[in-house]
Amino acid sequence: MFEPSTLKDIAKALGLSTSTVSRALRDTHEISSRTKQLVMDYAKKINYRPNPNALSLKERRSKSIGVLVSEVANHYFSQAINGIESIAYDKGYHVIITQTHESYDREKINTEYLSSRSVDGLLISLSAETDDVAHLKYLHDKGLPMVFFDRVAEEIDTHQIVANNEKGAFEATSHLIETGYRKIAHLTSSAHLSISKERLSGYSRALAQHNIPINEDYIKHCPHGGMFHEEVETAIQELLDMKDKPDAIFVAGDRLSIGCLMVFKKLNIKVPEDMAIAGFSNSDVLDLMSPSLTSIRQPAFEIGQIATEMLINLIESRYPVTEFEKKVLDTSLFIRNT
Amino acid sequence: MFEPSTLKDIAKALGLSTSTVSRALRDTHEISSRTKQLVMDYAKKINYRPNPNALSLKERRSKSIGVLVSEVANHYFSQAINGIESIAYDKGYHVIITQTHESYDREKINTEYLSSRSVDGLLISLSAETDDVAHLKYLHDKGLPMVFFDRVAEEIDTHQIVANNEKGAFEATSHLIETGYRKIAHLTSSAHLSISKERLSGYSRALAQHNIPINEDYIKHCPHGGMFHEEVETAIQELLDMKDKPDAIFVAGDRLSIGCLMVFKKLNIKVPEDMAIAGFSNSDVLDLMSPSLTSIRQPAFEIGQIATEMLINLIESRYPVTEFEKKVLDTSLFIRNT
DNA sequence: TATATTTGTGCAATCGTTCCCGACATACCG
DNA sequence: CGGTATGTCGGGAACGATTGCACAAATATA
Repeated sequence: MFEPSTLKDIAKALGLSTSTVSRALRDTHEISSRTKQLVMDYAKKINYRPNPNALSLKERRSKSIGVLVSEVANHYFSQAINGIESIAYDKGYHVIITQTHESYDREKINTEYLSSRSVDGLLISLSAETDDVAHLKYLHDKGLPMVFFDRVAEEIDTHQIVANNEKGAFEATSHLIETGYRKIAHLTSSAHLSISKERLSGYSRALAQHNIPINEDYIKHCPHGGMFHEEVETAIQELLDMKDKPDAIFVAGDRLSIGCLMVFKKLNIKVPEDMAIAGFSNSDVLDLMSPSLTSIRQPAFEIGQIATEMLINLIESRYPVTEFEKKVLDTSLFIRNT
Repeated sequence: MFEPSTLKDIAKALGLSTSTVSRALRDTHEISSRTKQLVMDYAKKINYRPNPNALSLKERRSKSIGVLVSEVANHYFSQAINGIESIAYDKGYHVIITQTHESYDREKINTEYLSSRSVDGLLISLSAETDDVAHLKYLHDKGLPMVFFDRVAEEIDTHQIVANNEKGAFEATSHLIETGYRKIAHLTSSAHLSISKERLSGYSRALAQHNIPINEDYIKHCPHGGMFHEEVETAIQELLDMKDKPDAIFVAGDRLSIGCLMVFKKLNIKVPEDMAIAGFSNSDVLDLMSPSLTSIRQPAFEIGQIATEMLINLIESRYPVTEFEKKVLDTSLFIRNT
């Protein structure tokens, strides 16, 4: 039905050969300016676009990069995606976004998919469930460029770009302590995730610095990153059922903050009177909460931009890159009503 | 660097021709089961994937569909995208998501991009700024299948799938009236958008049914759909500056609701004491607001699913389709704290 | 045994583009 | 006037996969 025009069409119409037309459009020096003009005018007239599939086949690259995130509804990721697109479009790359919904299986399927779509590189933030990165290591070993952001895999030797999770967690926890809370719980994502480890470490350091012993029972992991409402509800319930129950929670992510607030609302627990909250979040909507919760904001847009620049550098590098960089960006703490 | 294996590689390794290998993998009856097994085993071993560019070039289709939405951070759209992907993946199609950020220029650029990427079809929700759909009509006339959802273009004769905006708006406005409000303003997106018209119509009908005269000054349009904070702020300020200022607002969208609440928070206006709000929203986060606002929820996931089914039917139809359908799905009203 | 039929495989064209190579002109120099 | 530059252009192979056609070998039929 929909037949775009080709070089051959132009060549036939103008009585030239396809090679001449191709060269004219690429502005090669060996074509007379008269012919060039002729071809270019006609191409513009019929709105000629080179077939990207033919190009990809010939050039052996697709000028597109694949993105693996947990979900676009998460404001951290939607902002990161905006950063990714801003750079990618500039450099002539297309962006293919896939969502894992924190599922390891989906991550594998999406990885398969993207590599079969012959993307030139991958931007990856691991899913909460992912513990084994063999599927990515395989592709990396075969030479597919990839850059990790946010949730990184240490086993794979490549660029990483993350927020300073340890420091952000430290600041948020310190803030809770300085506001007067002592019994601070920590609700976080699955234990093997890099961000979970780093945030837990910042939380622990803040407690230690104030000589507050760490209560292991105060630390609750959600293996699916809060994608299942029950896991959040169970974790919160367990905290509330403790005889020495916490008076504040440091929450490690957006999805978890929302889940947490939902549970509190359901149980009619008031924030911050009954339970104070501070947490990682890039959602402007959460700021509307009254009283708003103190939040650590990550430079998501910038992280997306830098990751994309690094990836495109890898892709376009003429020789294999062996020196990799780990870039850490500072977070900012927004203190609200606490 | 990254060289995927090809049919030729398999053929060479097994001492066969590429055609035999191709046929063996496609499980044609004219290949001996012994050869088939041999080829399939080896293909699996080296993890062979057919080159999608070569396939697209040959088949003259890419098995991918393009999506045009305003932004993925909007929960309505992220849910719709989940619906789209659920169907598309099932039927072997890939989804390329592009964001317009409510900008007409970006919509044009993205449309260009998608058509040049030779997608097999388009799923479109118009941007707030878009008044002229010539760029889409051009492609539609050339035979590119497209389906509109949410914000539709009446000028283009194809399938449409939308929520019952008129009824939803009627119910929300009626609810405000029945709760006791009489001076109900309406904050909405740009005037030419289909959803704006329909929601305005429902709003008007509710007022008329309760014999409340329509005050044109109560109706505020945001030409950029609330993407610029100032347009929302100005609109709200104008409402507040009126001598007979409204006591309630019916808001036509998610982004606008958020913008609206931000302005109220800044001006220290309490909801619903100083100003009641009811509006279209698919955000679960807004539900956390205390007191929550009454919201009209659209079946976004389902809308995405149906739109995708319709599009794939168009794409795979053997003969040109001339009969088009307009599907209207009911919204649901969530009454909260008012 | 000779011919017809089935079965298994290879050749080559095709999709749209780029690019190496060679074919012409025209121009210039000795 | 013969030979070398130079400037323009066309022919054809290649990228990876599919597929109609041809053709060989194996089997069935007369």
